[in-house]
Amino acid sequence: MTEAATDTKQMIMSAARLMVQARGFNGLSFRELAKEVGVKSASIHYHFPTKGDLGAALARRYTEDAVLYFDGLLAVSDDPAAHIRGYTEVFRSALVNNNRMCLCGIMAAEHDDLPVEVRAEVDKFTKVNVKWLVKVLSRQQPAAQAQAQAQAQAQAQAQAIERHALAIFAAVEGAQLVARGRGDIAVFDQTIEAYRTAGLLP
Amino acid sequence: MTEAATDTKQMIMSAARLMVQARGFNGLSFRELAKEVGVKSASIHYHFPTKGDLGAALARRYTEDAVLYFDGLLAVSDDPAAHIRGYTEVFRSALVNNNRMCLCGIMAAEHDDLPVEVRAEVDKFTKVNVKWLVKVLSRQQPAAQAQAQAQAQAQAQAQAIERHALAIFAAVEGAQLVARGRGDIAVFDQTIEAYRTAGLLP
DNA sequence: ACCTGAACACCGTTCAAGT
DNA sequence: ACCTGAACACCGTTCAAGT
Repeated sequence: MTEAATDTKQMIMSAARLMVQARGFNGLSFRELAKEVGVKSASIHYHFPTKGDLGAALARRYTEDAVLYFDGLLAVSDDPAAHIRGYTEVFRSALVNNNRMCLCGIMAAEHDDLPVEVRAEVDKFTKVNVKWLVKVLSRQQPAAQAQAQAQAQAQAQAQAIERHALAIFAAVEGAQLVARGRGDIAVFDQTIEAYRTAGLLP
Repeated sequence: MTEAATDTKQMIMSAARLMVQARGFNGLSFRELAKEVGVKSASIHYHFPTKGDLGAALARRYTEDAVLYFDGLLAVSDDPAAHIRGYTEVFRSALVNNNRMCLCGIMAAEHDDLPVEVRAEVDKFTKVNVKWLVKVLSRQQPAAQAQAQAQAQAQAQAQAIERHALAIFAAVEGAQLVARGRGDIAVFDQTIEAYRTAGLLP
């Protein structure tokens, strides 16, 4: 039976994710984590040899879950405004969950102090977000119209969309960071609304 | 002579600020800091009894310097667009300085893991930024026009400006966070430009 | 007034030892 | 296969002792 073992590993990951979302990667303690799970800290190392291994595993799963959710949004609606509402909802729900942050958002702040394998996974999360936002923004532009454009113009358009996508991701992460500091979910909502009013969000 | 003593204290603060901007408050080590300054770690405690005292002192001075710089911008020009260019330049220059972050931006991510006295100073930085941005945005609106408005309308306008200011602060912090992750100053510039294009920045 | 060595309880990590 | 106690070099902090 590998069931109990798998359960322990899952329990470690669940507890660790919450701890990192609250206090950052540097704020995560193996001894404290072990106490929460009900094992000794040396046992954590059996499942995750180093703290970097654990951090990378957390970020990888977090990104996988995000991809599933994001793709689900695209399948359920054709409205870019609805897509973006679903998008910002992920970041909102982290705050609702005891004022926590996006796992990769908080780790991004620790970027230069992160083990390389964790940093690589955090960077992948950014890439996945931007890629999905590009898809959403591209749908706004009728495909036929884009194809009718001259090639140079189409490339300039693609670059503008890429930058717009990155700007949305950055702005939403920033909104979460500031709202978390205020400890007020209304600040997040108002900031997102201000982005919409300005025209940054569709 | 308190000169040598003052020098040591200043050297500690300078070195510590750079370390925190690069690796966060949790990533700051008294022993490493002491080595950099050329004293023993116990000596750091003479000038700053706890790590929280040092962190709070760093954030306080950082905010004071920011206020001086921001007010200088207002004195030198009447153009809100120029004010905002000067504003984003502070965050840009941190990135130029070895891919560092705004001291309070990186500490904001560690918010819930910060000693209370540090957290208080970090929150003050946000307040100072928003207050200044409100001033800049309010200047766009001719004062006479604002006074001519009905009181209820003027209040709604003030609230909209407050939220706009918070949105700008959040977006700029987010731009820095994401650009820092990419290790590319061009990402910061393009994101700020995308904010401007969208109409978030004047 | 300023600095230090030594001790304390913490941390991630390793490893021989247990089941 | 999974867990553990004990040891290691780190960490912030304290304090008696030095100048």
